[in-house]
Amino acid sequence: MTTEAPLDEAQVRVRIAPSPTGDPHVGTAYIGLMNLVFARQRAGKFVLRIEDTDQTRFVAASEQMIFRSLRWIGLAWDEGPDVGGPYGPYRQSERTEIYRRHVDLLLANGWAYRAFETPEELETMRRGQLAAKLPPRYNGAARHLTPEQVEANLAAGKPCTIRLKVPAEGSTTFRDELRGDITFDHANVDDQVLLKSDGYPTYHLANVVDDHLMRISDVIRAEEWISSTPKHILLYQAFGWSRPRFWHMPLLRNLDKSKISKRKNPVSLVYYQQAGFLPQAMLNFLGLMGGGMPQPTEQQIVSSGLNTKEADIFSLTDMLARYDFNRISLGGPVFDLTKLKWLNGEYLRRLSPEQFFAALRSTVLSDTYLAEIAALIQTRIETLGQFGDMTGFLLADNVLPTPEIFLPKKRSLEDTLTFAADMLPALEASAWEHDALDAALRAIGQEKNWSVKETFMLLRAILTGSTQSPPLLESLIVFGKARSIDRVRRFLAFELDRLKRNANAKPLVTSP
RNA sequence: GGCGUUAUGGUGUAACUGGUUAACACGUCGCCCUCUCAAGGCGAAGAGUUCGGGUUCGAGCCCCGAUAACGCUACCA
Repeated sequence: MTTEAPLDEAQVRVRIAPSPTGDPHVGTAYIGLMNLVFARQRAGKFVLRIEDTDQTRFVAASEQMIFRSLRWIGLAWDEGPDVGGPYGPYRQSERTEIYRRHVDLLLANGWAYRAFETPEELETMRRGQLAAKLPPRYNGAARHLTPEQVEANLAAGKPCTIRLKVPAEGSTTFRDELRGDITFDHANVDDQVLLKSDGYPTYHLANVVDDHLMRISDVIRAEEWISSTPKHILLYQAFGWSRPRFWHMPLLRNLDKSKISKRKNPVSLVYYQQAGFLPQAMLNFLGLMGGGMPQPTEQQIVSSGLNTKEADIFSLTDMLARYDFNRISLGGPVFDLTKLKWLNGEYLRRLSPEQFFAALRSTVLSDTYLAEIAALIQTRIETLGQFGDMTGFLLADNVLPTPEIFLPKKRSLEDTLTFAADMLPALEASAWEHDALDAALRAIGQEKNWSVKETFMLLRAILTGSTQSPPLLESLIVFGKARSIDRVRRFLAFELDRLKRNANAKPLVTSP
């Protein structure tokens, strides 16, 4: 019976495994919170592991930002790259040797094979299948390579990947703790690449190996992973390991119900911090996503003298006491800024005047921020009293230029909005420093045949709400990437919406 | 296209093991307070539980079938 199991077998260990590919994501914070609550409720350990196996998407500063942002909303991990722990290293790029060894094991026992197709060949294969209305899958050709052929390819120095040999027949069933049994036919499971040709593992391999080696008991992750879970189960089997429990949490959504994305929502934790959301409000809001927190009963409300609205207001401590993983509702919750703002307002009002002032001084009016702004305008004002005249856009949240400001008479609204929309990915991709931004903006202007002046003017209008401002690039840098991009996004959303409203209103006006 | 998951007002969630007029919060609207705007107080509208069948005295809760949304379908995670 389970009572005989050694203690550490019973120990709950969970983990989050963010990838340092950009700004820390609200989804990471959400899953992190769930993991933290789960662990703390069961006297378990919460591990942070960095999944930096994709060299092409690696962003150097990202890891530190992840640490800072997660700590900011109040998540504390027991083990991780920065705090150490008995099962390290906790950065996958430092574990490549481990994956190599394990993949050799699979090669030896026939659960994996080498494949020599180039990415281009795979791409044409995929396109062909799609064109023929077939499911795009690897055709398994390399399974039939003879040992001699493999040797010859290797000797010729041909790069190769190592793929999982998914059984041709049968199916894999696993239990999702929130949904029950889920079954996948092997016919629908692809021969997943486990080791890339650059020697790094893919998520699937690294994840399973690390979860096992780090003795993870419960994998609490987002729903998007359900379809790859059979691959993971197969790997556990191939290694002869027992598998953890799986809890797939619902996916956070945009207003239109698609998976939350930066095109439609601010998703960077850095944004929320810089825009002046309080971490406790953020945490509270994430705790609301997907249910799990029992509503206080009528009796509890009466006996504790609470206002009914306080049912939605709770701290991490409350969550540890009351959060119930059996009560999670599986429909993907919309990440609704409106409610988050209401919550944040509630928390703001509960601060003492001193705390409130301190909160201002540590964020939107911090010395460092003000110093950066000051540097921008020293040569541009004549009295200190004019400080606010030129810097309001850096202190305000909602800045929307009127058409007179952002739309020169000779240009159409459509062209302008299209251009602004194209700026978004360009800004997103750019490093947030002068030369990179300058190059990015000039490049996109050239592409569209806009003069540098026109390009900069449009962005200036969007960022500052005015045609005159401190230098654009410096202003962008001071305001920050997350907030600047959000400002462009909001401008677009507003104008597109206005366009739509006008179009709808048109029938009322006599058409030409 | 294939596979998987999900489905309660605009949004987040409730509704004890099927049992009276589907509850709370956000948002919206109105009123009160008020020099304004918020906050606060009071009130209203808004879903018959995606749709169609079935079981049952009785179904949001159980069964069957549709539909839709979402996710995955990469040498990304």
